[in-house]
Amino acid sequence: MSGSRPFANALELLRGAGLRPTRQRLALARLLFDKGDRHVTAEQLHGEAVAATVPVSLATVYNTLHQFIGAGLLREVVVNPGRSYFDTNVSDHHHFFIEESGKLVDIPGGDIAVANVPEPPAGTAIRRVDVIIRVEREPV
Amino acid sequence: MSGSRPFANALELLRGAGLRPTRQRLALARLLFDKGDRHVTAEQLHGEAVAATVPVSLATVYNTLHQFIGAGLLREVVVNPGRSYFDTNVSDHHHFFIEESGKLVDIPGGDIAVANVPEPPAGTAIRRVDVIIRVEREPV
DNA sequence: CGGTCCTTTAGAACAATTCTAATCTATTGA
DNA sequence: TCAATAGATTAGAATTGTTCTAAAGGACCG
Repeated sequence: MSGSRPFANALELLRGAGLRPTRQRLALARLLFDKGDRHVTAEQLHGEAVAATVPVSLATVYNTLHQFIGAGLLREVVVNPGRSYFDTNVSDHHHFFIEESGKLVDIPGGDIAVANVPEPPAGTAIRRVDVIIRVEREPV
Repeated sequence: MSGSRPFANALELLRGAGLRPTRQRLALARLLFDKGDRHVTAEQLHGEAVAATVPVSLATVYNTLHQFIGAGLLREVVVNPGRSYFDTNVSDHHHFFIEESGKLVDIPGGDIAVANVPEPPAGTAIRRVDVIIRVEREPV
């Protein structure tokens, strides 16, 4: 067997999500999921696709990212106003955010514990708990 | 009455922050700090100022908000790409975020505990831990 | 008061994202 | 296999939130 990834190939993954396996979606899926856990911006991913000579517009990159989110294949991480990160790791986990470089680093879900979460406001239910640990270059 | 606020009036607060007490800054400080803890966007605050017939431009609202953050009077909360919230509560606490309405609700710092925070990446130090609990309208 | 430096301003510029309407393509079923 | 159709992609415009710019205004010190 081959690794823990549930979908060995992009085609199967798209089928499972009910998305037509177009050339663009296949290429984006491979870029996203073939190299382990990643945090990318739309611009970055578009750049990678273009570099790989896959003809794809930025609009399609955004469309695809949102469809992948809808299908549960991707998660959006909000750390900065005015820029979204897309995380290929959809398991329970949190993040370090390194402000200087704009980089995200995973914290495995088991490593961290959020205790005494109070009752959510009346009429609402918890959808997700996000923990962002903002770090800065250590002062010498 | 005096209440618990350390700065009874906007003038003193600005002086303490080393900011010239201009008409705009005084008015914005009052709008922000005279009604208890608030979460506002720049647009909202600008709207309130205009409604109160304080002549102030949106650029000045942004400038002022950032100066207040620099002075530790305000905190920025990032929950949504493309929109910043400014929180007048700078004590240790976290937030519920109600997605449908875009509203933030404070969770007092003592109520919640983040345990087993792992070592930050090499060369970095923790600046802040943000916990955002995203909630949605409860399915009936 | 006058000079200096800080503030404010309108509007332009900018960056990320979404929208639009036209074109293209995967799929389906004859 | 092919045509019809529903869905996908596209370039470029539009939108949104925020920052910048250069000029005019205001606070403060002497």
